[in-house]
Amino acid sequence: MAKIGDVAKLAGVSTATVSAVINGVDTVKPKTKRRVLAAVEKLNYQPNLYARSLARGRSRMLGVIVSALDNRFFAEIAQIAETNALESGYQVLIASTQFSMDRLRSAVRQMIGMRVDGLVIMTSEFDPGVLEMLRSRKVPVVFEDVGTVDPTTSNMRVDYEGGIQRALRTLIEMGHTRILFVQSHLDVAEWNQMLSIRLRAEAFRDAARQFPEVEASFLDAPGVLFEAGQVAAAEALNRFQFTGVIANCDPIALGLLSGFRRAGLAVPADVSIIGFDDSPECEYTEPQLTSVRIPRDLIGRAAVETLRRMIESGQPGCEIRIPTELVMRESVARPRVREEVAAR
Amino acid sequence: MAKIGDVAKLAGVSTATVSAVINGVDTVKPKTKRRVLAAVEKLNYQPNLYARSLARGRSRMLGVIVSALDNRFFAEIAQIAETNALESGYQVLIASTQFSMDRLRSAVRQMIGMRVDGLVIMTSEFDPGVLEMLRSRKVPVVFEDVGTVDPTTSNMRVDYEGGIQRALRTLIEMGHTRILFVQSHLDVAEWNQMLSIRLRAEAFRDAARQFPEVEASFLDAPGVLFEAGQVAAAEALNRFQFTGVIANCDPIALGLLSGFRRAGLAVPADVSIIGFDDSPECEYTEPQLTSVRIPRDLIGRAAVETLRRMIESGQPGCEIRIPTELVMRESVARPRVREEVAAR
DNA sequence: CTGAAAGCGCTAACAC
DNA sequence: GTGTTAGCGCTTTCAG
Repeated sequence: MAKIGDVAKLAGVSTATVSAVINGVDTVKPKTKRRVLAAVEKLNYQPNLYARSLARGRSRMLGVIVSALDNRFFAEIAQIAETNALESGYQVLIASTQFSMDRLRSAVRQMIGMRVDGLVIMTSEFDPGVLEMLRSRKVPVVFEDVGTVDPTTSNMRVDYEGGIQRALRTLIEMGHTRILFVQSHLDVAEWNQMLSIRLRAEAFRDAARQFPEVEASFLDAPGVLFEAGQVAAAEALNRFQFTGVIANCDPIALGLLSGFRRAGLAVPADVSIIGFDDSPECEYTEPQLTSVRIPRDLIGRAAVETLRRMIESGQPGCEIRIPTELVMRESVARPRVREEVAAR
Repeated sequence: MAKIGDVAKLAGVSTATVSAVINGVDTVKPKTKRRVLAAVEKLNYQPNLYARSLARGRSRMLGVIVSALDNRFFAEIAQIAETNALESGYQVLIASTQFSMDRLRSAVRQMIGMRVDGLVIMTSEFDPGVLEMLRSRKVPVVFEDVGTVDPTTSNMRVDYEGGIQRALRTLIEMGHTRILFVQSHLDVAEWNQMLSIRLRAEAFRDAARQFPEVEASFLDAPGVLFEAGQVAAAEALNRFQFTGVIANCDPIALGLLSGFRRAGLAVPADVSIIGFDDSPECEYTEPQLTSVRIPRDLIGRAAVETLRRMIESGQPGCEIRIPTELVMRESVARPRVREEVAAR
């Protein structure tokens, strides 16, 4: 593979000149420049980025780590962050962890090894060791839903409380008095890592307390998938009385929808459903699913903007509040007859 | 940031010894090793990967370029390829192009600059210049649905023909005689690049020719999205007679489903629908959508396996045939009354 | 305006 | 077993 020396020789100049030309330093005589460019073209020269970054001592790269690329939520964030970073003149390194802490750690090591200028870590799982690793090296990082903020660490805090509260209030205002919250139940190890899921559950607890007139119940769904929701639907009908349900995440809500209908209930006539995340599937169902939207585009954008501010202006880490919003669709309505029909 | 020399000094050894230790070369006395490891720990040392790759002359990295990460199809392939490569001991560079040829080119340049050992390029768009760039540098590549195969270029060829044929035959066997194919219509520039979409359309043309008894019609949907399908549904009802329809891709099929129902038709009683891609949404709809499945996992896996064979055993490029399969769900049934009810 | 040369941090012979 | 040292390919002063 051609190297800078080859180009220099062919063009009859020194490597310094070639370097200047390919880096757009404008002190080279047009004629020389043309000769160099011709040589570059001729040899199909492509600079070795390792050598370059090593010499420069900087990478102008941003790292983006997410839990799973085949998950809408993370993928969209990664996508937007990538595009944004590219537009700001940074190259981007994307990695996924598949929810494995080992992979998280090794991805972070990789990124540190590549001397990224900053790092966006949007993962469900979390490892304090990683935080420490980054902090001690003063690598600017933006996390999501991790409590800490320090000079080199920012945190995006999604306003789950607000979203859940709006969902609950909406149901109440429509006349629902018996409301079920379906939480994802994960085994303890996972549970502790999936902060966002826990936050939503807690948010519901808190919100329910503000409305003593409603009868709130909780059901653990076995996981975070569609099937979990279907199973939960049956169980819910057995164990609870309710006309409205809020799900911890959309797949569960979708499963509930399917489960309730199988059980012969009409949605929203017999039971209203609100999901969480506003995934695209919400629009494809019959009825379309009302859901709390987390603005993924905003997250992706805010993440790299914050990072840039930390990198370029030395701004210390900060907390970025990400609002949520209730997207009304068709799965919510007034309960059929108040008090009389409890779902069943 | 600590460098290898610092570690060496602290441990009272030479850099060569430190290098041996961190690279697992087993010629270091256990005691020395421990000292080195302690120093590494103490200084929080993380090797500079640029320096390492530069010195080694190899990167042990694979690049994966897809059109869009926020698209199920590509994301899943990227995800599986990443996991696979990681398991085979390669680091992975993931980039997306957002369907832009400029971004494709610059991603490829980036990867070449990083001296990846091989490259997986799964994009809808394509640029012959990229092929040339890679070929002249002898970088092993696996493309998808690009005609060429040469010593350093492999190609995955998805069996659209088989899938379309099975879909068509299934409808025919059920008694459908008037069948509509809804193609995505893109403007010419894009069109030429979206090979896969064109291949599917051609496959339908060919398949239809094999069954002269069926009356096949074609409709161009304005794009590849849900809305395009909805619009197409209305237009289809105006312009054609049919009881079965095959869509070029799932979003369109989903849109058609929605559009037909709005128009008062029952699916599958009045009209049967078959989509293409078997995206997850197919299961969430009512009725669930029958669709032709492209095995994304197989693609991801086969891509890195092929790449490894090219890299590690110097195997020349080859064509990898990817089968497709019709996933029967609920959106297909016998037409209500043969000949009498044409959708309308 | 261009060239010579000193690194960037690490690896890998090759000595000892 | 361990140390010395010559690169890897590029950038970047500093002279000229």
